[in-house]
Amino acid sequence: MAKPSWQTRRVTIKDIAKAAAVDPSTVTRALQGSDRVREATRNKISALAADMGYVPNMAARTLVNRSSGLVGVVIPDMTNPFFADLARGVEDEAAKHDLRVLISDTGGVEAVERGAVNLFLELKVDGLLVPMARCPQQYYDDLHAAAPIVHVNSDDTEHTVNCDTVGASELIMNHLLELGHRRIGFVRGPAPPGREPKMFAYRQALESIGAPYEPELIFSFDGSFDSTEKIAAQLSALDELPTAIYAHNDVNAIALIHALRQRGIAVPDDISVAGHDNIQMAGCIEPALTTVAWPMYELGQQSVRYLYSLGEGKKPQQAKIPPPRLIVRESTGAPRSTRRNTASS
Amino acid sequence: MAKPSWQTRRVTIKDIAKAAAVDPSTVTRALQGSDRVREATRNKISALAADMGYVPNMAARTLVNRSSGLVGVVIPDMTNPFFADLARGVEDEAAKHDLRVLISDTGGVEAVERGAVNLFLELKVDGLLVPMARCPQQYYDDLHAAAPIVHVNSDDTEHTVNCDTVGASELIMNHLLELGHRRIGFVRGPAPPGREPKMFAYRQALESIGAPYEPELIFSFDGSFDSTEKIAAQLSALDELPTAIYAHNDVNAIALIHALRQRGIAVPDDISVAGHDNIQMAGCIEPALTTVAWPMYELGQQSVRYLYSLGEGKKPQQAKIPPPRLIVRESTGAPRSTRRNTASS
DNA sequence: TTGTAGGCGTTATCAA
DNA sequence: TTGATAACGCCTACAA
Repeated sequence: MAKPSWQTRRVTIKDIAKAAAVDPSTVTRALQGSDRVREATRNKISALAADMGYVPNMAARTLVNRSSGLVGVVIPDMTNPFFADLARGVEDEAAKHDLRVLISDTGGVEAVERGAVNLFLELKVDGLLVPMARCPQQYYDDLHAAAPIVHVNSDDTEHTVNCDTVGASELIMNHLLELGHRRIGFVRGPAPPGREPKMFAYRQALESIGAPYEPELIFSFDGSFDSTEKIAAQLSALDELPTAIYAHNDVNAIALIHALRQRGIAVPDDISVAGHDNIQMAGCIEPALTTVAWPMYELGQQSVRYLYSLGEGKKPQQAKIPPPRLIVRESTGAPRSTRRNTASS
Repeated sequence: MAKPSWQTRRVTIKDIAKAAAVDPSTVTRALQGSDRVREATRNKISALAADMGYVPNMAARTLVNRSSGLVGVVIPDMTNPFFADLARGVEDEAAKHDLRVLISDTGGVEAVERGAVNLFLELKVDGLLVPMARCPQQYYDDLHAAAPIVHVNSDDTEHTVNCDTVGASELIMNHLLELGHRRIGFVRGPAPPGREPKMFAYRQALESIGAPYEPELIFSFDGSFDSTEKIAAQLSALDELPTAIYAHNDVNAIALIHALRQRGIAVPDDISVAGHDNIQMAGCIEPALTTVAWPMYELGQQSVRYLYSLGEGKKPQQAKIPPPRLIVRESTGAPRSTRRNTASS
């Protein structure tokens, strides 16, 4: 057990009361800016509080208020700038509602996610945001009854704020199909079973053109650069390369392009690579990445609104989220065989 | 004032006590796994707690324990993967000490940083980590007396865990100098006045070769892509381009290389660009980025250790941090004029 | 092995 | 305009 305790004499409301020769309850009122306290008293108390370095004790306050004024965000991968956008949206919207935001990073590990959720529940957050949850839905179903949890990007749950996930993937797949690709690889990311909208769209797209589903063209990305490295290795070990790859996200795509280049495979000449998310780096690399823009910031905002109306007892209406947008850049082109017949940007 | 309250009947230790027909204090003991409670009782209580969906109230616990078991991390820019490494180091080390980690993102805005620090103080965190603080040192000096604050990368304070900041910049500058560069640009980042080790090393390096300090070769980066865009514009408006640029960090460098390319300026042919931090993307882009590796993960670990020994009342000894390493890749080369005389990698 | 009592810091509700 | 009081949920002596 940790028992670290800074050798500090914490100043409480009582200390201020003593110094000001008033009752603690008066200090409370003064500090809250209540008008039911003489101005002179209020000023004196504020000055004293500042002088003495008073810091409110949130624990005590939360205990009596039965609310912490906190919103927790469970981030699966801090390493991915994608989630920073979400966080910013959450923060901006939360500020409007006098809520403060706390973040916990799980590294995409299910057990850690559980821990983070638990921590926030113990903190009695007024709202808990879980984008791209790793835990199975069952886990959250049990919690939903008792806690203000809102998911982001989880079509299979009730309390969730979503963008059109399948639509986004269709954008990518159709783009690839239109370029003439027929044999397309797919990189799946970490997700609980049954929650893979990208995979769904991928398979549907293949079906739509009567192309076979080839399991060896399915790869797995766990968020780490190493895992991308592995994918490149698997790819280049294939008898025949697919002509295009739909990567799990931009981070994965960028690393993949690099890993392929190191193996002498050129993008998009030898193989097209499409990403997902449109992080800012995506436009900076060479070749610039074809991807789908995902309104993460807005999703962050909306999930706080959702949370808030939930707290007010209102039935939250499904928020308007801008649709995903296809961003065609340089990492995708026509496949080798049809290359000479098609203009590649 | 926000008053969102999920319509929840929160189960407390008392409820469990009632259900188990024991005293609340027994429940406490049972839940703590104390051996001073009959095993049968303990099991019954644990089962009950799980069934009833009991979630400990941290507020109450913190209040009585006078410690929250929390470590707060104030991140200046979640968008930069660099800080994710720090967070991971913190988390891993914190876990060893039974501490839980909470993160707050400030976007590099001083006022927001103040807010985040305040929030953590109110939460009565056992430790507060502030890497690359934006607030002036004075602000923290006042707090240090009362709160367990540890800085990361702030040479000018007492309670800080540092890498050799100046040394890292010297690595870059010497590399540039050795390549033959004499006219070098510098991108400064957001920092309180007086806390600019990179700038210090930059000027020293110039002095060492008797090169003049040219203010027009100093640019400012605020963390946003837009600001890098502006730098590129300023650069290309110059009568004569410097032959090299020492960018504030890798994010800045990567965006800068892109912005320059769009203006027809090639890296490293027309201008060399060096970064700082060695984020994973740095090796993925084209041209791969020359940079310094910065032991962020270790700094995270060490700052928690520092915090912990501080809490134990020990005088924390300055931790061993691996030195920064120069990573030479492709974004730097000999300057134009000397190009033909020098082998460029 | 279990129960009793008091208090952590703050606030809301009364009463003065 | 201010003071007294009880309560929030939990924990730690101490008593039984």
